[in-house]
Amino acid sequence: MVDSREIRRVPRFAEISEAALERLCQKASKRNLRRGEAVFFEGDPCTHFHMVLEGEVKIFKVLESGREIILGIFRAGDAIGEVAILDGAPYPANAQAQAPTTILTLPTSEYLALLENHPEIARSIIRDLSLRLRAMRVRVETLSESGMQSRIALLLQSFARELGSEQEGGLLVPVKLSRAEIAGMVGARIETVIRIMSRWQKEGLVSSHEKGFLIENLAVLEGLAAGEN
Amino acid sequence: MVDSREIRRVPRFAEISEAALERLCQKASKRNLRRGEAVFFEGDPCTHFHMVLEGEVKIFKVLESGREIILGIFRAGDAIGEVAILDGAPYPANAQAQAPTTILTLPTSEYLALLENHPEIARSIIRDLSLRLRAMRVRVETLSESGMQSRIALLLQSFARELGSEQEGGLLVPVKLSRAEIAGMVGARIETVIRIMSRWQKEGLVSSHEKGFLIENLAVLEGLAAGEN
DNA sequence: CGCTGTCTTGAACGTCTTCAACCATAGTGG
DNA sequence: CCACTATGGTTGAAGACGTTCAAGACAGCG
Repeated sequence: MVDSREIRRVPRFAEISEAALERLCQKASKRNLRRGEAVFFEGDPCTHFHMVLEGEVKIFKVLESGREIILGIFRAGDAIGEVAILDGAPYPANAQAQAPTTILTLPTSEYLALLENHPEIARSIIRDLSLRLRAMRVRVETLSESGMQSRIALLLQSFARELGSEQEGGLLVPVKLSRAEIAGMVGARIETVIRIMSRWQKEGLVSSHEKGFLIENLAVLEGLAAGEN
Repeated sequence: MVDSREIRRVPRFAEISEAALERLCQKASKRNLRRGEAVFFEGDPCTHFHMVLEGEVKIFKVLESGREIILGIFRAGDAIGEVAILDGAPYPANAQAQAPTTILTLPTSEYLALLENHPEIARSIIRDLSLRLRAMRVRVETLSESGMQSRIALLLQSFARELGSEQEGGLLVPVKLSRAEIAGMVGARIETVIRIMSRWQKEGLVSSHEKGFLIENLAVLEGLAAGEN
């Protein structure tokens, strides 16, 4: 049982009928996770629809080679594991809370029924999938760059564009990422990320803070992103 | 003016009403392209919906660094540039025929109207987007692998899974790819791809033919894909 | 025939990885 | 309170690997 106003705030369900909303409130539930707790694991059958209400969820995968890659980080308003529901496959990756997180869950059957009866939800799904596809394209571009400097610069740039806010001293990006996580996103080893980023720090390009990054010299960073050495 | 049977064969339009089909036939047209001809360019406003009826279309991008990356190769039944229509943005990449190709085109307005009036088309779009998202995820996994051997092996594997057919002597993959194109897909230089693949050829692992590849020793290739050196 | 595009090979170089060690901090249990 | 453990960050040195540049082979095609 979930409060109806809370559900209305989710873009996906903003426009459904009162009756459907009522039913949703009864069928849905909330789940609170501590940092590090798993939402689901790769290979699990997907029995529920999940949507992040608050916090951060990391979707990642451990390749056969042992390398851990991060496929994405999802925040409030993002659905996770949705594709798996749509095509009935098991989850292709793991999901884990990165911070204290609350998640809305809904049985798969309810989700599919809702989708069946409310064509307008399909539009919302299409919009989301389009956005994710774009994000993945950017990711592929990042990973295709040969120099690690470029890759990391491109990654920071994409976060900056999405979530950055002007601040005295530079562009503040409120994304808490460990060096290991950055490594997982750009396809590098931790040490490489550390070396590059501490050089940047020394050069006054980017500095790391408790809750994110401060890009102090965007112009130079963009130069690095474009492949200038 | 396009033949209605031809349109019915497109999964996207398989279930629309007779009336809508009739209108579609009038509004749609076909375009024949020779190898190398462009379908559209990055940055173009997207005025038409495009679907590949026959042939192969390469979607690629030239990064600021000068590196050319291939985002995907699309075949009969695949829509291209669809996301750009849905979110009204200009094309994010270039599209070029890789072989003699015929494409079905439909004005954007017609496409959107059709989508508006036929909710079932949305399901088809969602299915396609899901598939593409999965393909992109595989791509990201490939690019995240550190060794070039693994990356190329993973690429071949994914093509093999999708299009491979058992043959005497191994698994035949009917995909014509130049070394440069493989390089563009795995984020490597041409020379690296050549060196690795000619080694494989010598070792009797994979051989290149006129119209594709023959994987002669799948087991070993899979080992390489998993990071064994 | 000469041209263009794709493929190929070699050698030098630079970068990233690898392995190993170390520091700081925070949380845990005796 | 301290030893113990875990986690995240850091640094150095050695070597592997991919890139880069340069050159040439080969085929198809005007």
